Amino acid sequence: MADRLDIIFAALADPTRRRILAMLLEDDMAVTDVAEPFEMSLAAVSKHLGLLSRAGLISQEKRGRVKWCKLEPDALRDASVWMQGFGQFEPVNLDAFERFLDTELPSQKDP
Amino acid sequence: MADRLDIIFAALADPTRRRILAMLLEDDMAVTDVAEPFEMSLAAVSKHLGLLSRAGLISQEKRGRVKWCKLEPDALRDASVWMQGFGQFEPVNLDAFERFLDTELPSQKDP
DNA sequence: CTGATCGTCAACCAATCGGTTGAATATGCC
DNA sequence: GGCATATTCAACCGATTGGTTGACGATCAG
Repeated sequence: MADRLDIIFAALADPTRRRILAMLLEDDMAVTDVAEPFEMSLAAVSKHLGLLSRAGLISQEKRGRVKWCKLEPDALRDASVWMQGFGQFEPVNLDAFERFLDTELPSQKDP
Repeated sequence: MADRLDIIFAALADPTRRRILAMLLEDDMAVTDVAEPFEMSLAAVSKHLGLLSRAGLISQEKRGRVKWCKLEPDALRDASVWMQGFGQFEPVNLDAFERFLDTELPSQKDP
């Protein structure tokens, strides 16, 4: 039986999924719109979203025929607490986070 | 080409490896001693340590015939920064971390 | 009703993972 | 030298992962 942390960290261990989370940080999105910038099938992105949902990192709500995806940042709290215990990192540094998004987001190459 | 965060989060997604990190939080250890509490072969633990080392989460230094494993908490900084950006979690909470260790460490059943 | 759009499901595939065992390589001890 | 200790390597195994494709069920528009 996989621990909750297992599932959360495994969900974060994929660049596609981290990129999806970063996208959802800006706004809720429909599945199709989430999938649009990725060079993979809709089904593949749908699987990623399912995994993120099972990890509790996002929630999905179907309205009409479109399914909206919403970031659930609280799910990261457990994992964050676990990690911070090791480093006693300085308090939240949003600038560093912005730099990370900059380096992570363009990871999808144009062909 | 796996991103650095890929490797770090993947390394954290396994309870054995998280438990190893928690053990090393207390002190540096030899490979054999790390392996002792686990119900798996030494080779398996050695593989886990290799993975943690490749992720930069630990360093290994051979002195004589014993290889010492040392926690490298700085490697968690990148991942922690990434995560904190999502939740704006409150500053480091060591008490919560201690509770986590309590719930995680006894996850290995006695036979 | 018809047709297009939204999303998932099912089956498949290659690659990776977590584990095993047995042999191999250092190194230390006497 | 010779044996024990510490650790890794190599080959193997079953399960999981990340992706594909094609069919399918809902829902909306005309």
